[in-house]
Amino acid sequence: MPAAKKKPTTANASPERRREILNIAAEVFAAHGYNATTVRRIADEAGMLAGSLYYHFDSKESMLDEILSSFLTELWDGYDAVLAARLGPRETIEALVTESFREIDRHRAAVAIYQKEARHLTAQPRFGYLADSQQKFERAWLGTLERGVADGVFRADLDIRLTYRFVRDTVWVAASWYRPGGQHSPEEIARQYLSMVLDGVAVRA
Amino acid sequence: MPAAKKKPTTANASPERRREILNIAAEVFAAHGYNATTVRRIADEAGMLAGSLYYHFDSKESMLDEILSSFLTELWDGYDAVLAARLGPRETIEALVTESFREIDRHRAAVAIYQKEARHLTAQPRFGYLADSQQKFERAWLGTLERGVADGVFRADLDIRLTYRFVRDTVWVAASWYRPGGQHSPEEIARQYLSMVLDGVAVRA
Amino acid sequence: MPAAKKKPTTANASPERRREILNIAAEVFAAHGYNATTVRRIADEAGMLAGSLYYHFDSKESMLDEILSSFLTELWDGYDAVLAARLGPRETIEALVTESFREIDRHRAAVAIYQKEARHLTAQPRFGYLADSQQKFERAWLGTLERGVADGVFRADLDIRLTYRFVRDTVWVAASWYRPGGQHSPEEIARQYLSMVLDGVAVRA
Amino acid sequence: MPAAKKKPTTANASPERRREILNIAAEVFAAHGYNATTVRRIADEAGMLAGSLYYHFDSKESMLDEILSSFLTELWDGYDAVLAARLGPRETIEALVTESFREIDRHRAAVAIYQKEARHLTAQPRFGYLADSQQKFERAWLGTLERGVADGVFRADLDIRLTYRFVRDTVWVAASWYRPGGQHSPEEIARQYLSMVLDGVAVRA
DNA sequence: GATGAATGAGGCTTCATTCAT
DNA sequence: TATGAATGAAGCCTCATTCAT
Repeated sequence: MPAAKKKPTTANASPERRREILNIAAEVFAAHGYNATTVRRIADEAGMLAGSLYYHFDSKESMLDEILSSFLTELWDGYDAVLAARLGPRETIEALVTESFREIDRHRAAVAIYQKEARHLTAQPRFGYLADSQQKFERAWLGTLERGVADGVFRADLDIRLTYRFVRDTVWVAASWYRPGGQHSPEEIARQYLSMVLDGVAVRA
Repeated sequence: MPAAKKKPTTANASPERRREILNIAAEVFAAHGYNATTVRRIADEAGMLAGSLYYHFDSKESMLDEILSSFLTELWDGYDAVLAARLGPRETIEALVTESFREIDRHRAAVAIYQKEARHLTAQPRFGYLADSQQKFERAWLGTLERGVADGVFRADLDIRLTYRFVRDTVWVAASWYRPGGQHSPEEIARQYLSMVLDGVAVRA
Repeated sequence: MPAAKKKPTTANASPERRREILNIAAEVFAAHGYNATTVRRIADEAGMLAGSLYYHFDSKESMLDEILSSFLTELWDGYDAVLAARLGPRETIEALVTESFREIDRHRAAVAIYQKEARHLTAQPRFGYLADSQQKFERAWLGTLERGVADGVFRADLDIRLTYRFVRDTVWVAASWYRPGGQHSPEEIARQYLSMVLDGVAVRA
Repeated sequence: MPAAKKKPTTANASPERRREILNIAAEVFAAHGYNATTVRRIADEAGMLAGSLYYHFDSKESMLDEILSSFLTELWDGYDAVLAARLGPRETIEALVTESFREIDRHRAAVAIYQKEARHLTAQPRFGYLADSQQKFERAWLGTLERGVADGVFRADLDIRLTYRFVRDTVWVAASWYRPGGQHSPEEIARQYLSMVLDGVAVRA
């Protein structure tokens, strides 16, 4: 039986080990940047030799790919659930922000990598899904904000795209300083952020 | 200022050409990341060969150094002027934010580089001034916020460090999407940002 | 036969499986070249993992060795029988050519490998028998040709070594395009080749 | 002046040095095979470090490419001249064979490489021109042979494709043993080969 | 007999940098 | 001021091979 000639991608290696290594890689990518991270550094931290990584993965890039795509998959699971609930605009924003901080809590490294690398990765076909996600992301947030303006719950005197960027960045940059297990839970951080974003930091006259 | 640790050769090159090249380098660093940028790419874009850059600069790192340090110098010129004015906390915040957007307008590339690379550069002695600046920065903003809370103009129910990070990040990430010459002037952007940060995006009940 | 220089493990594997694998290996070596062939490719094609080959063989090189040496053994069985018959020079040449095409028919892959790799293998002690065979080969053919010239059945006006190379190459390169089971049997091809070599392709005046 | 952004391919390095290196590379490829040849080996023989080769060439493969394509270019210059002369079939064959030996004399290494590597290179798009050349080659030779059979100057009782392969291989394998500067000039070797191919090695009855 | 996971050597390539001209 | 040619270190990746299970 000539073995069905299926390309034996490295994908069939034990999933646990893969995950372990990916977590390590994500941590190092996040700390030092993708380009500045050597494959040997990852291997060192995983307790193996650089070449051995290639038993589990096709390339350094494919590790990055898997880190980012599996993060985005989970992110959209969460977002889609929120959007499917068809809440009011304010409640949707609240739920999205909360969900975002939860994702930052669970995928801190992936989010940090995403922040730093997404822009130039988008150019490569392999990472085309980043652009897709970004577009979907924009539609979800911008749409909700527009709905809120129409409903009179969000201010109409602001440039809506500016508001979108403000809210978006405000949430995601948090990954650059957030440390899981710190004094604030993701939900608590979300609450405070929402309070600032929605009501401002100034005391009302 | 510790005197000439490198060959003085690089000093007598015409300052204009240096600036030109630095601007080009900053643009490329910002677009592709410092590590991913080759010295050859910079040279190409400057219309010379890679080796020729070394007539003007000691090293790739020294270009980065000069880009970041000259940006920070200008930034602190602006900030120090604001702080010296001893305005009230709200007015100080407003002035700092406005000044920040002006810097983003003038040094977009440098700011973007700073965002992406500061964290790991801080570890190197050569870039120690980044940490110094960051500390000074934190004192200025955090102090102003604390003063504002004490004066009753800023909300007291928020974690003050969270607020600090919120305001700080919110402003600076703008460099990632800001394009000079767009439809909003830096001052206009500052006004809208301040409006969101201070009063929130929600319509008041 | 110098006794067991390697682990005897590889000896007790079933001879049929060995043969199967060797045939596969020979096919791949012939198609892509020895160096360009990975042990994993062979294993894939044999429906096993690369490491598993080492139950059957000591090394990639030992596969090559076995392929070539068993081919040469069979070749010399045939040639020796021909030479032992002590035919006239023309009949000897005819018999050798015919025998050669039969070997090409049965060991196409091995012959192709031999063509491509013999030259540099000869340098390695392990493949010393290649040089021996080559020498023996030359003596047999060149001797027969010389005998033919002496007997007046082959032309005397040609450089005899050139003639030797001409006849030799002419036969063996056929392995590069010959496909067993094609429209011509090895004997038929031999007949036509002999006709060309002995009588030329031009119509006689 | 932003330097016209022409991709500065490595092709602009001084042509003499390139040729020198290519000749060395061809020699090594021919002796050890393309795959078995390390880039370092080539560099060693050229008196430089491996990395330095990349100032002159894009890759190891591009050296191979340039070696083969420039050989084929010259070959076709010669062949086309012969074919353009519209000689009779026998004279055309004689001229082609003579031209071939001249090419072997001048491009021995390239021819040897071609012999060994052409088959698997043809699969790669980059080397598509090998297949083109092969086809053109076949048309030229086969066509001439067919014309000769029709004109009654070549034997009609032979399988014409077999004859084609016989003549073709017979000539080109010579590259495997030919050494320029030996006792026979290319023209002399051509004369003897033609004599054997056309009239056979047997003495006429 | 075979798998899964690794080793370790070595290969190709990139790139910051140097230096004579 | 800049070029052309090179250096040398380091990076990613491949692959034959090993070995416990």
